[in-house]
Amino acid sequence: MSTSKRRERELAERERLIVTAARDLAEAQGWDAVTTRRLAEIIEYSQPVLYSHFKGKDAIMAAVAVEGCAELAVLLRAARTGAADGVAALAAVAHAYTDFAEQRPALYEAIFALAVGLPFATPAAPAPLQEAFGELLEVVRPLVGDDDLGVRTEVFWASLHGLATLMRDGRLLPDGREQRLAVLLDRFGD
Amino acid sequence: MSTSKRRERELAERERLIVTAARDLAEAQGWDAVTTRRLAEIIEYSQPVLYSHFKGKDAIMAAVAVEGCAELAVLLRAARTGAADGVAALAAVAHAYTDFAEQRPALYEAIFALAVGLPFATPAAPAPLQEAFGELLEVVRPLVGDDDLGVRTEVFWASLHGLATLMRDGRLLPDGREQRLAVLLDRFGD
DNA sequence: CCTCGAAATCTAGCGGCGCTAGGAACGAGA
DNA sequence: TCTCGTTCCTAGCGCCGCTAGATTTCGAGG
Repeated sequence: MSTSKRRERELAERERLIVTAARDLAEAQGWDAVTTRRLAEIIEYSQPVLYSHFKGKDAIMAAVAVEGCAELAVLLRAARTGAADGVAALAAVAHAYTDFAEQRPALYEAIFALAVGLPFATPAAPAPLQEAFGELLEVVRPLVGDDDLGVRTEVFWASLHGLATLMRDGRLLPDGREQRLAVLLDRFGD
Repeated sequence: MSTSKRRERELAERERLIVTAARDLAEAQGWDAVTTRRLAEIIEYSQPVLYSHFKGKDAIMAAVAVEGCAELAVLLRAARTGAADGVAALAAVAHAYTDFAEQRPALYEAIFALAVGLPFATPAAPAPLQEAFGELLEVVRPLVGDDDLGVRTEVFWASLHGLATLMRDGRLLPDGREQRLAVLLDRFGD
């Protein structure tokens, strides 16, 4: 009776262990270093155990992505609500977004580059993804009104995403970070 | 004497064959389907022959990327020089860029997502990359002057890149393409 | 307390990957 | 014709994601 409860708890615990291990390993050595064999070794179980929790490696990465997205949403919300006015909020959110991408590159990659299977721009998208996008919507709304809101937010997001990825891959000059953000905010500041 | 010339020609031919095979296979079935074994089969040589032409699979992908970038540069130049004025040129280049990303997704991916080893924002970058970026510079220059030119161009490019990649991965609403470009051009149109 | 059956877990292995060592086949020059 | 360097292939290494089938574990019923 209560033993099954305990087992349930243990299973959930182990599942968290898997996700955390994948995330830590990815942050430390990149996603290429995240293999099912290494994950199995870290959690001290054999490889097939992973497959009783997740359908495959992609599902593990998706779980990391969703978890990371929830954290991103929190950061964005804090940036937005802590700002004095609409323009300041936009700047704060932009900085928070690019900081996140820079400081947790593997996490960012999991969310927005890998994990292509995740449903995104649909109602079926996991809640954390919708929350993160919702933060962007809310920071753009005061500057735009409700008419072009969706489109304007998508473009603003795309610009941030482009800056983050090109920067990460060394495609942009290493020193222009602040200037680029300033230009972007100037463009989208009303 | 002349036999060595012939061999040289044959080698160059085979190298082109490899790059073309990789490119075609990637466009047809995605980069995951491009394996050294399959490439060897297509060119009708054994696997190790590939390694006498390229240091590894990454180098083959980089060759595809450079080739694709040259084509992108041509398209961008045509778009830019065929436009009536500066704003029209910006619009034409933006459309050409996103069209390229949409119609040749594997090629675009090779240039801007994979092939991380390619030097980019340095003088050591391959000529085609500099040409493509140069086209962006030239289309932004008339609207900005020479002061913020570099930064403005990087941000414009990042926005296009963000739109292209988020769109490709299904992260944006499928129908808003034109509207998004219109918003972006409105933002960067002066 | 013992047995039994189901659930949990492991061992072993499949096919495929990028890449490379070592030997066979070939062709040019003596 | 023989030699020797180049070219190319066969075979295989260590790794990958994933899975089938044997084995162990452990609570439930007698």
